[in-house]
Amino acid sequence: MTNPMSSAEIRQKFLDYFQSRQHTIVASSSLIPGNDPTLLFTNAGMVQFKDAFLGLEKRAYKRAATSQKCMRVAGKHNDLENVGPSPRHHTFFEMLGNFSLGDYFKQDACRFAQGLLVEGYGLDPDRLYYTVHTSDDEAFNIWTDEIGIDPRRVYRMGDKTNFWQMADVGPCGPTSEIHYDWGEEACSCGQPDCSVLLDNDCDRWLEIWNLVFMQFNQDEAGNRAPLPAPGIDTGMGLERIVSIIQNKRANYETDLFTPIIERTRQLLGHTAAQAQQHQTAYRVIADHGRAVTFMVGDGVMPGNEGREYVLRLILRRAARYGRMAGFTEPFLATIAETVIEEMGQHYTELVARRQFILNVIRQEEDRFLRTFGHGLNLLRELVDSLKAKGKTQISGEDVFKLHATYGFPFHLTRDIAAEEYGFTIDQTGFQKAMAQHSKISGTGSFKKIDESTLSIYAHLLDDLKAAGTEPQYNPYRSTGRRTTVAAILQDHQPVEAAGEGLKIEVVLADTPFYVEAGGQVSDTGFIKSDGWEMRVTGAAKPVTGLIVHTGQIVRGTARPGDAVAAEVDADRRLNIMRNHTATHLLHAHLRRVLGKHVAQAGSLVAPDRLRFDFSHPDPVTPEQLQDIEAGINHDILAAYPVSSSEQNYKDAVSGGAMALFGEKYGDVVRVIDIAGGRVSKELCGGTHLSNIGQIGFFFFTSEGSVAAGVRRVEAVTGPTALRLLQTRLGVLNRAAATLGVKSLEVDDRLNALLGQLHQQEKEIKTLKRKLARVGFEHHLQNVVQVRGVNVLAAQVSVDNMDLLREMGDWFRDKLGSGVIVLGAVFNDKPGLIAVVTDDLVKRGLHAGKLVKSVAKLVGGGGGGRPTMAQAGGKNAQQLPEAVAGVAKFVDEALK
RNA sequence: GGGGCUGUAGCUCAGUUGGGAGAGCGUCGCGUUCGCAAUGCGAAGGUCAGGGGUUCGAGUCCCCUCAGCUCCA
Repeated sequence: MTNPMSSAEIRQKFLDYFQSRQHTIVASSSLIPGNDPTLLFTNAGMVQFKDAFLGLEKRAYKRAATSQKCMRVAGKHNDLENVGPSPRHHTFFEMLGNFSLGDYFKQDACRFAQGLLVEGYGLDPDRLYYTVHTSDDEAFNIWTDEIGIDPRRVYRMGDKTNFWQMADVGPCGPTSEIHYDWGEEACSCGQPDCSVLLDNDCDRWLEIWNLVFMQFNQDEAGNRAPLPAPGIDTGMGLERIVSIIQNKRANYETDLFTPIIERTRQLLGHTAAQAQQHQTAYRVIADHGRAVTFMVGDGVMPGNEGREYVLRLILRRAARYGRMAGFTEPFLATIAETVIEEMGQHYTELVARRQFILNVIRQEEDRFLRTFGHGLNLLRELVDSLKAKGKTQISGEDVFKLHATYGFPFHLTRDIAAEEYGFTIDQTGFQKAMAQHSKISGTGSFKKIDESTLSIYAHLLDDLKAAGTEPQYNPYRSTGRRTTVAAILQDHQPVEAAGEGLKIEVVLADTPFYVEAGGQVSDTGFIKSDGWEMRVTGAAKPVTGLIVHTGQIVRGTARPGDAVAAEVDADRRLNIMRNHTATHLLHAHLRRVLGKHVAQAGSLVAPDRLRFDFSHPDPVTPEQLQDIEAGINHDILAAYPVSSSEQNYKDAVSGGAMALFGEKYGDVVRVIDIAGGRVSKELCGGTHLSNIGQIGFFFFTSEGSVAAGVRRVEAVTGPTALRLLQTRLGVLNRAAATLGVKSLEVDDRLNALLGQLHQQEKEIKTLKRKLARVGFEHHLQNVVQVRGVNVLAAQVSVDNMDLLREMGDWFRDKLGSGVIVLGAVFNDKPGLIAVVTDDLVKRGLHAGKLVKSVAKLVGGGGGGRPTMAQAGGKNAQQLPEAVAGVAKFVDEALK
């Protein structure tokens, strides 16, 4: 028997098969969906074609095939807790798919699938079963009559399994699935009539390929109309087809996972039998290791919300299982290394980002180990206090608190409590607390964009296209344009006229306004016609291909069809361009000074400032910032030219242009280079200067952190930088004049003055203490006897509470036994302290009670310990009277 | 989006009905030593995250803001 194909060969064969059938091989898109804010992760091959299927985006081909990176974490089909125990559940997986964008339909889709499975991969046709939708006679006939499948192997099934729709509104259609039969011995359901038709998750049947026939368009009312150009969307899980071809019942036994599992075993020094004992942990590590490597590779950073939280959750789950299997040191970066070695050949971004990926994973695992150590301490303290009460069970609330507040997972608490302390935990109490927490915090939800509003814009675009007036977008050519009004909307509804004062949205046939993208903010300006004028305060792109200008009519009445002049605020735009080109320079110099691991993680380009987030593990030192700033200004002085060109994406990237994380690029991209590419070369859709000399100046205004491993710098350029410089020089010059030194000597002079001030403060303190000492000697004569007790009550002149307390100490030391009450006035308010020596406390005296009684006389209150107390009040004039009353209070207390 | 926790010296953290801002490590100085390690003595270093309130008095109690951690969506 020959060796079965490797997973890499199986993936390649799929792509080759469709390439030879006129499909364009398209690279996998990022795990972060570029065009769908409702989606946390790319979860199917069709995600990157969604706009094309909706007719919002034009592609250069009608047939495509991909091997797509996918993540499924939360959802009805996939609970994270299943991953590991289950042989087939994954978070990260690869989806093979072929797509027809209005080209071939059911017939070819079925033929291609059958051909690849049987002839290409050599599967036994007798093990294949098929499903079609109950209503889909066409598909049924294709399988049986045209392809020759025994009709008994083709099942008709309902909407639940064989009808697909993207959303309540939009393309939808019947599907057809191909299932694989592992054979009777694999049956787990035990039903005598076991078959695909039962749809009961029996282990005997494995769904391998889902063919979606995009046939209808469903409207708001639920009516389905045939699509003018039906399409095909198919998906076959790579992990599943590999498991069949390599004849492994668990995906983890295929060569997609065995290198990772083997590496884990080596790191742990386990025998095969030991590894088998910890099978679940091994599988969790293998699955999650892949997931975190790819997620970080696509620019996701660990955090505490959204997809960033998912990354943290998965990474920590892997670290947790790793500890259970025996790891005591961080290990996930090593696992990631193996993943990169195994998958890097096809997914080259992993290799390109290798160091970054390993750094981020190592940091996050370290962070987890810290949290973990903290949790261990808390657990130990908890157990100690429970032991003292003679208990041997930890309450559900406490377990939950460890989980929800300190991130110490339930399973760890349970295992460690049992193994190390012999404690049990109240599991039902925990689950109750957990359910309560979900209920309380689940009231918030992800913001969802309004699908129905979006469809209005989509329809508007369709109408404009149908009328042959597809809006043009070219913000690069100039900042003014003679054009016409294509549509006017008010409250997202098209209108035929809009009068003065109204806030509206305007669509133009052609626009010079830049729409916010890549961090660069939208332009502002005016739209002017003979009879009316609109102030444009923003621009947006609600759907691909449609740009709306938002603002207010300041004069006249606007109507669709009017001839207008669109004018961008050119000064503002120029400043934006300064900041954008400067951002590219900044990126290049950050990489020069800090290293090649620096990658853009976010950016804001506004008229008055620029903000740049990038991956870097440590704070940027002042020296490094100075180096970067100097390099940038040096380049600006060299006045290098900037040029832009449109290129094919692949050519641009292979030519050395930097592409960014998570950005969705079309096939044709703009490349911005500075100094002919010697300084910088980046893919960018923004607007740029023609020469970097126009930037003028570049100065950092701040450096800081936004998330673990991500730094943020802010900077200014051009006129803003000039103003900043002038303001600061002004302050410096005034300070120098005040100090009477040259501006370069200001810091030395200030240090000297501060030193002097410090010296003098100490001296004053010493002198005040000496003065108080004189007062102390004087007041020693005023000690009186009350029922045989030394009592001293006096008003002294000190100006703070500390000295007053110190005087109290002196008296106590001197008298050995006695009661001291001292009062003083500072800040126009009376302050009091009372001291009672230990032996007199036993006789019933209490400094707190005493001082409280005295303080009442000055309109205040007080308290403290039995031996030492203090008080304050409002009426300084009454202080002598209050002090005089002390002897009486002591007398009463001693009765 | 919501719940819980945390924010005190450069770092790790104590701080008890509200009444002297602390420890350990680190830094600096002096001593023992040929030098290092080690060690003894001493010193510097704090807007107690920020703002407001209650109080005679707030690190401590209440409210708001910011930041970090954590869980749920």
